[in-house]
Amino acid sequence: MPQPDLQTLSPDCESCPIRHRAVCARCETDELVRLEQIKYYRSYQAGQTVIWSGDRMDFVASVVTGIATLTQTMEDGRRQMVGLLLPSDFVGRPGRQSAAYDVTAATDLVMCCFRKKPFEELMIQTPHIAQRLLEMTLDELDAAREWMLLLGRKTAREKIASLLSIIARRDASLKLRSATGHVTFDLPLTREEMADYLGLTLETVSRQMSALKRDGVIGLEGKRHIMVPDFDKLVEEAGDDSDGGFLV
Amino acid sequence: MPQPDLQTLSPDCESCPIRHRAVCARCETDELVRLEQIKYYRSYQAGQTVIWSGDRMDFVASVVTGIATLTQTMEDGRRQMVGLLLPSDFVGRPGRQSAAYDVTAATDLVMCCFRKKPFEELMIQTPHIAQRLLEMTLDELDAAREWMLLLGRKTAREKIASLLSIIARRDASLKLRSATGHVTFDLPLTREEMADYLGLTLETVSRQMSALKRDGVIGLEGKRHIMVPDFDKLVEEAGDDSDGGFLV
DNA sequence: GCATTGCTTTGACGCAGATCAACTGGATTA
DNA sequence: TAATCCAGTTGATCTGCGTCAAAGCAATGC
Repeated sequence: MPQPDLQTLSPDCESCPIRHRAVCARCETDELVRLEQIKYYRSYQAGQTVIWSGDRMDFVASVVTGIATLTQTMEDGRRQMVGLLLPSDFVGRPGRQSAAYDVTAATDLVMCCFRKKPFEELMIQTPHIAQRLLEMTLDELDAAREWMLLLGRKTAREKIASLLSIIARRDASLKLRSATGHVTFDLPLTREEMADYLGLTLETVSRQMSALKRDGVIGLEGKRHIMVPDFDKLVEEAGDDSDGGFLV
Repeated sequence: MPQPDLQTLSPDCESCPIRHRAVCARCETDELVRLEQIKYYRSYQAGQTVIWSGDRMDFVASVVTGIATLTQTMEDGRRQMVGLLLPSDFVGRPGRQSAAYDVTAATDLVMCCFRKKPFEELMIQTPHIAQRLLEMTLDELDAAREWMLLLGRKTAREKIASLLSIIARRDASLKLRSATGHVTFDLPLTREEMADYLGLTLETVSRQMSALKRDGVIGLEGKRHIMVPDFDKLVEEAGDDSDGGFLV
């Protein structure tokens, strides 16, 4: 079982890839030093469970690389993803002792963890951390509400198109368009995970993916690699209030 | 057009009904004085729009009495409620200049408003406000995620039962059970608003309400007054992981 | 090479909830 | 006393998505 290589990650916050987007974004150098004292890295393989809902959770963490999911499960097994955690996103709630959701590594994952107690103390002393956490939480709340519109009112096709454009948009801010101007990316989720995200069954996801391909909205290469010839077309299929994004 | 009587509300924070649950909950007396300087009350009648999505919003506010809703609308008119604001809940986002959602008074409504600029300045100087706001935002995020499970995975009947138990539970923390031990409350929402909340049509809401009545899970007196003979039964119908609540 | 395993696709069919439409009952107005 | 209005109810019908079932396909192991 190969583990993501922790050695390639410098323990030095200043050179951390999420230095300017995570909870620590606003910290001054001296504040970073204190964070550095209570932090440690953990890595997980794709598919591994980071924590189970209800379990004791004595750390909070930032996603450094990879993608994690937050899911809720009903007694009879119905599952709904309630959060998709990308690099720099924060996991855990200060002041709460047990996890409220299942956290799972969707891809290989590295997290920067802080022991909860010291983190909470540090948060009281360092407004920069609390300020940034508030900002991030408000962003997450906005995302959750957009997602509610998707779950409550969009058709299966719109749901798929929405998910694809969200992932494409995010990737675009990291990677870039191909030379041809096409948007291109890899799906980090299985069909089942997509279904859990979208409140659908995996069969419906598969059918709608095929339909979007048939209609030329997307191209598929293998199961996971997506090409988008006309991004505006995809956004239109998503049924969103046009504009929406900041894809340059 | 009768307006809720602003005069009955003392401008004195210390005697405010939401003093210990709103953003100001943790404030010391001297901090309250500063808040008092930038606050003003506004009232709205049931049905009135507080603010439209996209509009400039130069205040933030707490709900003092009544209920407000947050809704998102798609171009073709599909609507989804994304937030239900009860007394002490906070509206608006510091650092954002335009409203992200339509805010509507579901009942007659009184809000305690703060001009945004001074509030933001005060927030920087008074960690107690930011701390409380973070806590409240995290609670809202949890509520949004529970709602996502409802929207994505629950049946119409479960959705209705969930909504009723949420309202009953909240009312129970304010009012109390009737002498007979039955839970009793008034619906603050129309069938259409319930539908917007639950991602259903109003016809389906109506049918499921009738079904729950027929099956003895709830009693209806008029359209809005609900009696719950067996609260556990209602919770069971909601499909929630049993426990869930703190109804004493 | 062949079997196994995990993920995905596709087909046939059924049903929960949407849609369209008629109607009820209480409140308000004339 | 009726006329209008509005929220809600109920019925008939339609349909998008779920369910159940069978294959396809790439990766892995023997």
